[in-house]
Formats: sequence, structure tokens, C-alpha cells
Amino acid sequence: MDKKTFYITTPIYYPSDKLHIGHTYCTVATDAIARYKRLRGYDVMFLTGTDEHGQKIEEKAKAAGVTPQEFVDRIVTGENGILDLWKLMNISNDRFIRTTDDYHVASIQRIFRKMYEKGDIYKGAYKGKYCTPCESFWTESQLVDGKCPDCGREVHDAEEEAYFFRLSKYARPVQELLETGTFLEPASRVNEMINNFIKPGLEDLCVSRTSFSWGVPVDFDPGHVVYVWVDALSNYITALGYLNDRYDDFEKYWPADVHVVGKEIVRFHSIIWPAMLMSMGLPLPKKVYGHGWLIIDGGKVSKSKANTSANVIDPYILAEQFGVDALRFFLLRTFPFGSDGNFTNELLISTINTDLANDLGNLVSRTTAMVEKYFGGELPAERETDPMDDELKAMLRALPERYAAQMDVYQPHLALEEVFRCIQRANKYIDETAPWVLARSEDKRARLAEVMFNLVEALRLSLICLTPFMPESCDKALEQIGAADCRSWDDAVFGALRGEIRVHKGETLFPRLDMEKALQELHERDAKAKGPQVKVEPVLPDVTIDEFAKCDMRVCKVLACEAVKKSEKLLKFQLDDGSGTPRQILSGIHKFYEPEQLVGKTVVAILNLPPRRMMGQESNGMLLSAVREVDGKEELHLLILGDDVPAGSRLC
RNA sequence: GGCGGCAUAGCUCAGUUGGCUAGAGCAUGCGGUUCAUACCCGCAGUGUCCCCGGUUCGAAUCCAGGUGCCGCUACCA
Repeated sequence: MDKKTFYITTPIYYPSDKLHIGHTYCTVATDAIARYKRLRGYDVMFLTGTDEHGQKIEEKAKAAGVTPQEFVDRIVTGENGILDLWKLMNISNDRFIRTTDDYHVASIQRIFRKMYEKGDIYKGAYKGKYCTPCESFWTESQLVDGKCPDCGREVHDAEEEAYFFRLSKYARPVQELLETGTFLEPASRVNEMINNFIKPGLEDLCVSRTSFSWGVPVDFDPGHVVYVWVDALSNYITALGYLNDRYDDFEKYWPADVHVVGKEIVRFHSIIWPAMLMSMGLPLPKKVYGHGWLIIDGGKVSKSKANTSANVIDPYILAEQFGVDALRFFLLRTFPFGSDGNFTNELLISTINTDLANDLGNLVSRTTAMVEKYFGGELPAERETDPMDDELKAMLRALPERYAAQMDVYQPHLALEEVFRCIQRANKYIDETAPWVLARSEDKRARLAEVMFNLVEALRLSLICLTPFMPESCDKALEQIGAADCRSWDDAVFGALRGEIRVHKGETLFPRLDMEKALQELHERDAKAKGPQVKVEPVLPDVTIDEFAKCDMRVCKVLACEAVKKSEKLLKFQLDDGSGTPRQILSGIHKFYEPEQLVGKTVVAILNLPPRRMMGQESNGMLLSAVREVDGKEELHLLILGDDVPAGSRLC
């Protein structure tokens, strides 16, 4: 019997920059759903990929001095590129499509021609404001004071020949699609689409461009390239082999069961894409799910946030520090899938501690430890039940169904809620049954075995449900509780674990984190990864060796150091310069050093500057420091030498 | 400007078609426990449900107005 199929997709991402936590969120969520469906026995096709054409990439490549293909290759297949990121995040996609793949390009040309021949694509003219120096079209609304928003110069009316898709023709069927059933979810998006776009009247869509060349050429009209709508959206069918020979499972998997998309592209997937499919005479996808955004500092995730936010949002760094599974889990446990959620590093850390370390990890730990301690790791078959067990058992018996009900409607955070309710109940169950008391009486062994069995089952069922979210950690945990071979969906029944049950306490799955330390380490990693943005000052004009030799720079020992009263910056030093007489120097470095840090240090000063009074005190020279600007802020490092360098040594 | 969303405990949020003293988690305080990763279990709170009117026996919920925040409104992708 053929398995039921399930076709699920992420958007294809635009590789003009490295991907960020927002893309990761979407892909991880889709992955968890795909893994869940496989667990349920579906024949799953999980597709993700990249949308590599367009003006922006053409421009970025030009700026970088490489071809557009080289530019996207670097971001997609290069080191720490998109493929690496998905590998790191343990994404189980079955296919990865790039819109620059030959087969996709060939399909797009056929699709474009097909819609043209049907009469749904026609040649027209795009009218707009044109800025000649910038070679750019602008709409009326984009202009700033009637001038080009880029360069501020005059613009003039211009026309560009272009192909249009008769979107207007499909307004009515698209509206019906949106209004009936559950095609677009969450439902709140439906009104948004209808009020914003369909009611005002759908205009035909410009689907070709002549102003740039990095795209799929229209094969019957040189000079035109296919614009993003047709090129990108069609990936969902070309990747199955529609109008190409590369794959041949279009019949098997189409229509898609769900397109998971961010809410910003709901419009394209719920209006334009269905209209295109109607034009092609193809079945429509069963569902478009528009998930919410991660909000950072009150706004959507963006490239610039990565540099300005107090929160570290680089998925590589987060995964490196906290582990891939913990990051995956956090994203799906914390944020309601259909709406926005506030992302902070503190929330990430506290979620890991609460759910993974304290509740789940600790339950694995205490359960395995007790089975080892009381039974040498092997659970006796003879067990004695008690009514006290009933509540836990009832919850566990209901868990798979309740969990599945939430997963089936794309509510992973609620599915996880169900699982953790059971985990928390199991922790409470330990308190209620007090196994350490049972262990004291030899005649309670059967009862103790039952308690431990129930705990192992609680873990086993929970872990099966958690596998789509944390594949690797669940493998390890299931192995520790001796259930590595009893973990299919059919096994997700209370009591299914039979025969010899061998348990062993293994490595700590989720170490508890110290909030302060973790945050600090995170920022250090982030700073290291970004590399400091050091502003290097230009080299000064030449001086002669004689001029240089006039500067008397010497090694000094700090005899005493104190802050100058009423001064924010000044520290007052008494220095041993080797002469035998202490030398007083004032230095404006209090922002960087406390006085007590510096006493006894070996430093360098220039001695033959004219004496100068600061805050009423005399300074005879100047301490030397390394100064630079990092990330816009001044940084200063006092020159500190090894203590074995004697005072009075001259620098030359 | 148009459209939409949001506003509830210190923080993050639940609150179904209006109905019992408005909830959960985190954080806080107190108590219990010792199997466990200083963890787990129990108890305790605190609220101008953004403001102002209205409908109603009854409003966090419905309606009108206001304030604040966010997003969409491009032939960017």
C-alpha cells in the first residue's frame, strides 16, 4: 500500500545577505512539521531553497566585483553559507532548489510561454518616473519632494515595455478561495488580504523587466527577463519536475499540503500564486500558513539588527553556544506560530534552564540515576500498581493524541505545552511516590519497580513527541532510558515498553546555564565573530630619525596612583623614572582603568614634554597608550610592560 | 493618507460565542524533600484588564471616540 504523501515547503530565501534568525525560525518550524509527518508515517517531500535572481543581487555582485553567480554561490554553497546553516540546524529537507538551477530556468521559460500562449500574459507598457543617472524607475509615492529618492535629482515620465499577467481576471476565484475553507491561516490574514488587495481591485502584475539582466530570459523576446513572481513562486512545482526532466514526482506530491511562509509574503502566496496556478490549470496548494515574526528590540529582524541589537541573533553563534537542539526547541516552544514574538537572549537562556535543564534533563537524570541505584540499571518485570499512578498514566495515555491534534493544525508551541505538562506531572509524581522511601523496604521492590517503570514510560512518550524538535538529544535520551528500539509512533502507547528494560545514566543532556556568564560569553563570541570594526587612522607624514630621537620615552614603575578629585577622566601618577626622584604625571584614562589596578605596573612615558597644569596639578610628561576606535567607541590600552624591564630604560 | 494588528501581574503572554472572587510560566517570598543538573514539590501574593463614553442584569470580551506601539500599503525581493 502506498504511503500517504505530504508535501511541505519553506519560502525560497533571497541570498543577498547571510540568513538570520528569522529565516532559521521559519525553516526550523517547517522541519519540525516535516519530521512529525514522517514520524506519523507519511511519505514526506520537504523542499527549501534560494531565490537567486533580481536587480539587488546584480547590484551587490557588481559592488563586490564578482559575477552574480559567483556572488550567490558564495552565500548559498560557500563556507557558513545557507547550505551549511541548514546542515548545522539539522534541517531534513529532501530537496534544495536554486532558481539558477538549469532545470528550473528551463521550466520557467516554458511556464512563461504557456501563460503567454493562453493569453494570460500580454505585452504592455509600464509607466513611471525615471531617473536617468540612476537608471531607475520610481513610482509617484516613492519620490522624495518630487525628486529621485536615491540621488535627489529630477525625474521624468518614461515608459518601459513589459509583460503583464492578468491577475485581475482571477480576482473573483481568488477571493472565493480565501473566503472558503482554511486555505489561508491564521484566519486573521484573510481579512487583511481581502481588504487590502482584493477589494480595492487587483491590478495586472508586471512579470518581466528590461532594466536588469540577472534573471531567466524570456526566450521569445530577448531583452526581457522574467520577474520574481513567476520565477520564484514556481519553484514549488519545478522542484517536482513540472515541465522539466530533472525530477518526475510532480504527480505524486502536487498539490502541496502546506506552504509555510512569513507573514510578509502571505500576499504573494495567497493571491498571486493561486492565480498563476489557475492560469496554468493546475491544482491549488491545500494551505498557506503565514507564521509570525521574531521581534527584536520592538521591530522585525533585519540585517542591521544583527549589528545594533543588544541581543545576539546570529544563528551560528546561538547554536554554537547553546546547542542546535536547544535553539530549535526554544524557537518553537516560546513563540506562538501564527503571531509575533519577542526574542531576547535572556528568554532563550531561561527557557533552556526551565524546560530543558530543570524539567526534562533533570527528569532523565533522576530517573536513570534511581534505576541504576535501586536496581543496578535493570528494571524487574515484577511490578505492583497503585491508584496513586492513575493520574499520570491517564495523562500519558492521552498525550499522543493531544500532541498530534496541535501538530496537525500547525501549533507546535501548544503541542510542546502538552508534552511539558506531562514532564511536570512526572516530576510531581516522584514527590508523591517518594521512591527513596520505598527503596528502604525490601518488600516494596515491586512497587518501586512500578514507579520507575511509569517514569521511564513518561520519558519515553515525551521523547517520542519531542523528536521532531530535538532529534539528536532525543536519540541520546531514548538510548539512556533503554528505549532506542521502542520509539515509533505506534510505540507511543503507554506500556509499550516491554521485555528487559536496561537503563543507564549518560551525559548531561542540557546543562544548566548561568544567566550572567552565558550572556557574557555570548557577547564575546558575537564580538569575535563579527570582528571588531576598528577604525585605523591614516599614517602621518614622515619625521626624521633625529626628530624622533628628541622624544625621551622611558620605562617607569607606578609608585602610586589616585583619582583626581572632581575629574571624570584624570588619574594622578607618582612614577619611578629611574632618576631617583618621583615624577608626577596626570593621565586622562580613568574611564578605562581604576587607580588600584595600576599600582606597581611597568609603563611607558614621554618625559620631556613641557610641564602642564591640569585641574590645578602639575603633570610632567605623558603616559603612552594604544588608542583606537572600535565600533564607533574609543578604546584605550595603556602600554604595560613586563615587570622585569627596569625603570629608566629608554625607548628607541 | 488607506488597511490591519496589538495594548491584561515586575517580565513574556493565555483569556473560546459577553457570565462565578481575571489566569499560566518566569522572577520574588515562605515551607517541604534529598532520587536528581542548587534540582524538584507545595503555598503566597500583587492587577485602574491603555483612556473615555455607550449597550447590558452583567463588559478584559460587544459598539463609538481617543492615546500609544507595530506592520502592510513599491514594478525591493
